[in-house]
Amino acid sequence: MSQERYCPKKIEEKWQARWREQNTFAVSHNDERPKYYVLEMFPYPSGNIHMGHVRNYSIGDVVARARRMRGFNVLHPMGWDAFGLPAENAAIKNRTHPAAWTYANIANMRAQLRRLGYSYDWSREIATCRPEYYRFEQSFFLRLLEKGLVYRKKAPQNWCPSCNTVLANEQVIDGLCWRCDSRVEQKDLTQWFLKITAYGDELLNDLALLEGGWPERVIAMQRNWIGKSTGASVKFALEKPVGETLDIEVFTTRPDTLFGVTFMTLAPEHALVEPLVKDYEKAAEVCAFVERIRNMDRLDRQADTLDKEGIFTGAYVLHPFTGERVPLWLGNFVLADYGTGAVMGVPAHDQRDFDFARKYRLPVRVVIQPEGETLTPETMEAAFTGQGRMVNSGGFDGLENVPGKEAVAVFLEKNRKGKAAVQFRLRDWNISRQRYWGAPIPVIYCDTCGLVPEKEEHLPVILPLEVKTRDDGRSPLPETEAFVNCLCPLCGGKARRETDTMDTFVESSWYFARYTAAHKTDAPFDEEALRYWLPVDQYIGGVEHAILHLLYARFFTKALRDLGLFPPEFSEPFAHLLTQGMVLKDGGKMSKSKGNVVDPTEMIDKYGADTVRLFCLFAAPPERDFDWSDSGIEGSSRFLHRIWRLFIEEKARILPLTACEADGGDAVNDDARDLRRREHLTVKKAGEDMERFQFNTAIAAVMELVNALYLAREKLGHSLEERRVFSSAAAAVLTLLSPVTPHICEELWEASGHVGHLADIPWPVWDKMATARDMLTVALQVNGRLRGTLEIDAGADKAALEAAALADPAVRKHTAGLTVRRVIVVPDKLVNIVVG
RNA sequence: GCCCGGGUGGUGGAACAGGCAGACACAGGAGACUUAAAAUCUCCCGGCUGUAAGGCUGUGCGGGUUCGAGUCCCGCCCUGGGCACCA
Repeated sequence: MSQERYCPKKIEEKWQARWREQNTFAVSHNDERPKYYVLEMFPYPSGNIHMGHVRNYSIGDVVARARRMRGFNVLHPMGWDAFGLPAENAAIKNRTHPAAWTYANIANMRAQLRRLGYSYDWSREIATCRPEYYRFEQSFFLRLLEKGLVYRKKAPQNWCPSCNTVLANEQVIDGLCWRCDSRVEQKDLTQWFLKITAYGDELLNDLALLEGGWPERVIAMQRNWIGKSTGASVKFALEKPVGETLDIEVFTTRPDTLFGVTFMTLAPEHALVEPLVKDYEKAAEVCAFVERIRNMDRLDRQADTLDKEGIFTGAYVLHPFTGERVPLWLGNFVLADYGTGAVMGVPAHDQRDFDFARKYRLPVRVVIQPEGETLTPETMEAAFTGQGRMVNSGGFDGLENVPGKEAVAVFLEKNRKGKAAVQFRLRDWNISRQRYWGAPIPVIYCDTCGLVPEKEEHLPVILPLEVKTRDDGRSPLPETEAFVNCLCPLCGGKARRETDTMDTFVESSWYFARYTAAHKTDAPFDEEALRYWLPVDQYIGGVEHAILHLLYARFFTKALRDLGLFPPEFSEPFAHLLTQGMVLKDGGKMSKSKGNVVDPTEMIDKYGADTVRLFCLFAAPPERDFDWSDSGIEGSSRFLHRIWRLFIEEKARILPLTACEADGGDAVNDDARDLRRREHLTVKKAGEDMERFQFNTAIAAVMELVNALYLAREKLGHSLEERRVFSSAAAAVLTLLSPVTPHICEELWEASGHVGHLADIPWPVWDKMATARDMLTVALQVNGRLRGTLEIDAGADKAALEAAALADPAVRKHTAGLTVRRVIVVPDKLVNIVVG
């Protein structure tokens, strides 16, 4: 023993140095052992590790280390999501360069992670801001462009005025920027899009593959976000065609109510509005309405308190089946960017249409009648949206409305008035960012040839580091002549480069695959390595990425597969997902402004990394939020000191045994047998709990074993047999706890006389025989109420249990004078006597 | 409105397949050791009642199923999250 007092700093430095020198956690392809890929979401190098990181990475490390001990070939890499806006903002503030700031932060945070003793294979470290990384991303972009999965389009976009850039739909949370909480505006811009909608169906259907592996709520959130609706598209002919346009198409989920249409509503932004009302005598009024709605704040307009408002356009469309004239209205509730921006109005069977019809005195026509009731338009107080039979619906009368949906869709198609259709809420992913610190989009604009993709062999298009950073946050790229001016790859003439960069979520959409061949230079991946390592077996990160990153990475996996870059059978990147909860302080999120930040490095200085890791895992189950407690971490520290003292004080007794090594020979007395039984039960419980990610109860089980060891050292003698039992149980404590608190466990392992790393010891195997008891405590109930307990031989048969229970004095007190009606015996558990 | 969670002591949380509710900790209380403090050790710790043994009660609320319910079923309440005038 090198020291008598537990001094975390010293031993943590020692073991971190050893793991590093001996490359303990470096991993390579090995067909002799099953592979296991455990990955935590990589951090943005913001400057310092926070407690959320510690929790996330400590969970991952326990999984990685425990799996490694169980014989898996474990890939556990770490890297940096290094592009992004904070670097630019910090650079402006601190008069430095985003690259300098980022690399300095990476160095600092890497050192902080090393101090926590995580079992990363650091040789695979990546940083997404390096050209060696993003060059492949540019290559993907070109290949997706070629495949038509990237396109450029001018459309109203989410613009964050504070970040000076556009945002994808997924990055707008409640109308606010996901990063800075500024109110997002709409701005017409020409942007690059990834066609994630082409994978809408697959992204939705493949969620089924993730069931059991992903938390249900994450699956539900993705399903909601994709938002698939099934129904039909229907064409309503314009009474007076507008130029080439002969009809207006609508999407409906209720084709069975088609005969109940009494009006149609267009979004005020609909392209046909202007030409439609041109000759209408009240055109000015309509235009004023459109103008008013257009100028409304998008958030206000989407609020559910908004009054439904509309105005008649003077125009009519014709019902596809009846030919009836249907008045064409504008409505403030119709969204221009969902469906076709036009909705058929069925007031009898849609609440919103009902309210609208009542307000503007439009007719209500019932076309679905519920069983045992007759709806009349005059007396209805709300729309009827339930099931029933179709009426007033021509040839469909009498049909149940549910099969009616399909019947109408078929009929529509036959008559070329529409067809069965689906609609998604999911929008294509806008990846253009008007910022500097990102991967350049590799396209060129030539005056002669137009838009020209950069040539693959010219990649990477390097983000120039020599730029004049601007104080207003705007990208300096458009003014960086050396970057912008280039030659057209087609004609060789003068041309300009695209100056937008890619959304940083593009980098994080494929990094997990890059780790499998992190240093390959001629290709992004190595096929053999991909096939060996992917998918990620266990992914761990915050639930805030339930939609954002996790949806993009799923999409990217499918897209890369279709580009032939991933094997064809790959469709999902993360087989199992654990979403860990937040670390709170005083019930709220830690933040500088609130002054409630708990700094991990301070905690490591004070208690040591093992204590910090232990507390993060012990405080709560991983998926739940937990409130940081200053006295709680004291308790974790106390526990480690207690283990340390046990090994110091019992040094003379402890032999270099491994867990579960002592046998239960005849020489062993009852106390020793009892300790051995507890040891095996703890190995069982802690092992099972860790596999289920119930680290808190696994640790609690080890705590119980430590308590048992403290008691046992009083009771047990110093015979070789007793020393062996004691040593085996002590070894179990170190082995079971080593994934959680590796440094102290390694140190005490070594101090116990072992040679080699505890990390290389196989996970112990418990023996069922060792857990058996001679005597059991059985609960005694009378009418389901606990009245006593009974010590009885294990394996006593039902009759013996019943007899013993009936004879028990505590039981007799409650059965006296009553008739025993029934006796329920659960062997080894309880006896319940039913009296009455 | 639709879809997911959650509700257990003073606190964090246990109870894995319906079988002794509150493991393991934190906080608190009492004691031991100590000149003293820290550290450590021992004991107590849901509520009501009782000198005690014990009794009654208790897992958001109300019902139900069962010999037996924190756990299963029905109906509510509260709460966190996602989606939402989505046609």
